[in-house]
Amino acid sequence: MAKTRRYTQRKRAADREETRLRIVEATMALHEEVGPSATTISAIAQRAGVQRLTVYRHFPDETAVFEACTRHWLELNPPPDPAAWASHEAGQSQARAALLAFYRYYRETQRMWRAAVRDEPKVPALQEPMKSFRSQLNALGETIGKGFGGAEDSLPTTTLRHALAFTTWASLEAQGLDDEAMADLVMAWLQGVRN
Amino acid sequence: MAKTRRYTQRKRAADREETRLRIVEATMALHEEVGPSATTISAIAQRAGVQRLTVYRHFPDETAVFEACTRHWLELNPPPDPAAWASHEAGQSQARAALLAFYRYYRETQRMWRAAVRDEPKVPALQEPMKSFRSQLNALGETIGKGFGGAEDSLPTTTLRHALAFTTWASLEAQGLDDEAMADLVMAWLQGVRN
DNA sequence: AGTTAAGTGAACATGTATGTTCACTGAATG
DNA sequence: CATTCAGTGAACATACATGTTCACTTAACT
Repeated sequence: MAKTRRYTQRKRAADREETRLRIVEATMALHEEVGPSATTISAIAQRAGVQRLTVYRHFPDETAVFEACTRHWLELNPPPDPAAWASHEAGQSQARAALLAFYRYYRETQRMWRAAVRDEPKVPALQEPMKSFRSQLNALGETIGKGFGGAEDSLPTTTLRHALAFTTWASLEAQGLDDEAMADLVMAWLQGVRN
Repeated sequence: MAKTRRYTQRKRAADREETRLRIVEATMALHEEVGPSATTISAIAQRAGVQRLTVYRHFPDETAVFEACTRHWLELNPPPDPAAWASHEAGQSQARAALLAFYRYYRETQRMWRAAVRDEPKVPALQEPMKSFRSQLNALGETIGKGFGGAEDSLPTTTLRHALAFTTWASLEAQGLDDEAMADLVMAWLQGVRN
């Protein structure tokens, strides 16, 4: 048994990390362009300028690449932080600020969101993060809804939960509304459910 | 050149028609269960109790089967007819009746709708009918919106168009609302945009 | 200078789908 | 009874994806 050689990697580890990053970023790009469900390992390798085998060296299977991709994408594109409106006093302006923040976020990141929402049922690696994002949204909807005097399942809370969903943004965007107009529209809805 | 024999098919034509129908219905079932994009000709054949070649005898390719499937499904599941509310006088009850009719329709046919909406981007054969359905919905939204004193892009019209979309029904359904509750909620929204 | 290991390029086995061809069966039809 | 043809069952070529193996190059490291 030979004496173990101390082998502290520096540049090699960095190179490896860089290759890994190229793979993850190629995956992100493909997820946006063709969607996760149509993103093959072959295509990832080609896009990253790497052999297919190299991808397998870094990730055991497609699911592992996808998970790394999701993590990395969320670091680059952090969603608005609900805590930011804990400071606002409850009510109109809090609600509008939250809606606007999410609508702007959805607009910036819409390509990935469309792909993710569309392929979620088919791509197990997407389901967990999407579910957790949705439950955060629902909690936020309830928090803000309380400012409108509603309980858990009150009309304001239901309206806010619906309004905060990406699919709602997409539906209103398809009608040509900009983010401000969407927020104003939802504020008007809240006006209606209040009475 | 032999004299052409008159050969008027009767039972054979009927049998052939029945086989075709079995294929179309197998396709419908698979579209609901796994979605159009995952529905293969092999699976259709198996489900219809028919050889794969037989499917090709009836339809040149997958697109042709899908088109026949869509047509047939729409005959079996006709969407609410907008003309039905032309008789109603414009206003609250007209709007609520229309919303409720679509929500009930969506609930009955939700499996197919979810599959269709999800796979639309990937399945060209779906795009044309979906587009045409949406434009009918938009027209209806505008018609009803006028009863609320709104022009083409008024808040009531925008709200109604959004409310009539399947994705909106799905979003509210996910919150546990029944169809009546949804219709009531949207009516409250309209109350808000009116002011 | 010798060792380590990331990445290469090619091959292989496997699976699944497409679309096409062919000889055959058997019931409807004239 | 002879003909027609929808459907059968099997084969074939093609394409593309997965996951694995192998010998090789080359640069980083001690």
